[in-house]
Amino acid sequence: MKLSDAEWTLMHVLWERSPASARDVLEATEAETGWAYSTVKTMLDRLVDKSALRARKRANTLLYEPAVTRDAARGTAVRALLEKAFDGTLGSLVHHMLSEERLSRRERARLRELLDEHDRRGGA
Amino acid sequence: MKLSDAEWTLMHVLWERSPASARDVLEATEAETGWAYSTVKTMLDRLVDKSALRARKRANTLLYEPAVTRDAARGTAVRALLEKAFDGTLGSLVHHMLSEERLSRRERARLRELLDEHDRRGGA
DNA sequence: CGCACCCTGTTACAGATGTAGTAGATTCTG
DNA sequence: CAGAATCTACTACATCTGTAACAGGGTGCG
Repeated sequence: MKLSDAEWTLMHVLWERSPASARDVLEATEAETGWAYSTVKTMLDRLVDKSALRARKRANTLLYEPAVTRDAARGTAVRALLEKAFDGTLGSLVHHMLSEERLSRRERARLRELLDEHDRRGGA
Repeated sequence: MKLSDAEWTLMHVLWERSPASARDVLEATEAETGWAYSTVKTMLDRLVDKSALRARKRANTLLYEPAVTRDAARGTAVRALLEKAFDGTLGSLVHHMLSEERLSRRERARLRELLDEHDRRGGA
């Protein structure tokens, strides 16, 4: 379930509002990408081949909708990044973010809040 | 400075010990990948084209060494992930990790330590 | 009903990636 | 020195990705 850069753009549209036709998706991405209708159509069909989307025919038009959740796709992407660029552990990514990505004090505070929340609602 | 999956494998070798010849790199990756010598050579040369590596000729052999640091490459990869799969902010990635990636209580504690440490050594 | 329009499905093509063979230059070794 | 072992440089080829044109079928408006 590896998605390419352009494919992520389309998936985000479908995660926001689905089912949607190729034209719907085109309209949602046109300003940002300038893609031709056929470009969008090709990519949508490739996503169906990959089973990232499902398509249903409604009259003569295909309506697309996600076959995977955004969180699942994100999880796959994060784990792929960990494998190729880090040592496979989330810890090393977190460490990198803290030492290299310059989280602001505000972001650190927010992170702590999230941690506290997760501690409260259990979880091993 | 976008690196492909296979390229990351080679870069990790060079970050560990450089300069190194194509054969050195082959030997370091052979067990894990089963690549042919010429495969490694091709990829190393492509990395030089991309300016991810530099090569110096020593006698009749090219010795390769990183032209970018591991942290810089990781930073590029993390930011690319944020752009394509998240909303561009580190916060949303952190949020994802906390809610989806099942950090253990132990990992959460470790993260808090890192946060405290970063608060202490300044940083906005 | 006919025409304009939209949709699908097919085909195309260049660049990146994964993977590797081969020719010719160079160097070690006996 | 001659042969073996190495190296580099070039070439090759399938697949994936980004991008799109085009042909032919369905459909709604006048």
